[in-house]
Amino acid sequence: MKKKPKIIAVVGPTASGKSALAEALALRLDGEIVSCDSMQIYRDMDIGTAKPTVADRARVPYHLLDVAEPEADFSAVDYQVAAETAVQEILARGRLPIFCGGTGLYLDAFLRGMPESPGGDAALRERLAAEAEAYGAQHLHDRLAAVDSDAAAAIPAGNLRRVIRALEMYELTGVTKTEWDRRSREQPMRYDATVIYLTYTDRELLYRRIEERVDAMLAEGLLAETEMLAARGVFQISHTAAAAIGYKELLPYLAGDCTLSEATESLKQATRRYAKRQITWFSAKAYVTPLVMDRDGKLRNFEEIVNNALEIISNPR
RNA sequence: GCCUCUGUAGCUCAGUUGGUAGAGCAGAGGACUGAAAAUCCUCGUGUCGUUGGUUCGAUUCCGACCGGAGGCA
Repeated sequence: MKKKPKIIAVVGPTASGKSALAEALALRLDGEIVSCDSMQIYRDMDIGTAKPTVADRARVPYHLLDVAEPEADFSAVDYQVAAETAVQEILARGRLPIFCGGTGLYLDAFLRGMPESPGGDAALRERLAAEAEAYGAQHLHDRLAAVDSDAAAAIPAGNLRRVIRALEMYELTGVTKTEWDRRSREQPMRYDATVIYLTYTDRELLYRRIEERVDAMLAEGLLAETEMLAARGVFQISHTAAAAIGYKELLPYLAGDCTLSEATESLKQATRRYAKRQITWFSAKAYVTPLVMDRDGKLRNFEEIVNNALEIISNPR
């Protein structure tokens, strides 16, 4: 049996320090960085997504930044396909792919692959949403229960989006979501991945870093970036880019409906909540190796963290 | 100074015709397989301002006091 190619991934909540660590690892291990971030995918969304700068990209090659226009929609499978290509190119150069980002679903999609299940069908989704609107979310959930009781049991009726997705999969293929998931789970992992998960023992410290980052983004011109994207109509056209934290919270201020400090506070709050969801996601993953970033309420020495990461890489579990 | 209203969960407030109380927001925990920075689920004991009185029993009624808001010559 052929040996699986080795890859590294650095994951964790926003503002946990992924980028700096990934860069340090890339420099020491002759690596190239593959962004694993659902929003850095988009061109012209730079400040709000904390995208690596031109200077960053001059030090280490980056992939999967700026690969879509903000007006376009992008999905986990689009990511999987693009990441696969990037990784093959990096491996062909004899270098090490280092994933870096906080979009857990995208990393899962890449590691696992989900090639055959049906793609999203906008018209069908709209039809199903209209049905829920007319007859209630429970009605749609009942319909799902009739064809795929396992999925219905796992998805609350209130989670319309996932109820719709499950129905969509069945209506498009005649095969239930439960069955699609089972097939997907059977796929062998295609890579020998070491996934380093950055954690904080002191949640307050992470939250403080988040707040500092938000303030820095505003100082760098986040408002102007938001105005530019709004003028392009991005927030009306796109489903995915419009969901980015950082822009939608500033729109009420730009419309004159709240003060800048209120908008800033809601932006910080949204980011904290997002970080918590990322923590929940990664904490539940069996494939991660945690790396603690702080001690006594302070960030640990960076060299020490890099050395820990190198140890994890050379002695994978 | 007098009168009226008001003081209940971190915040904004309901409520108990007297049997020690519950929503929204905030916060916390969790789920997640083609929108994921999305979407969703679960979690509410707090000297009911303080202190006397009435009562079997008071956060609820009465008095005083202390905050807060408004009004009056």
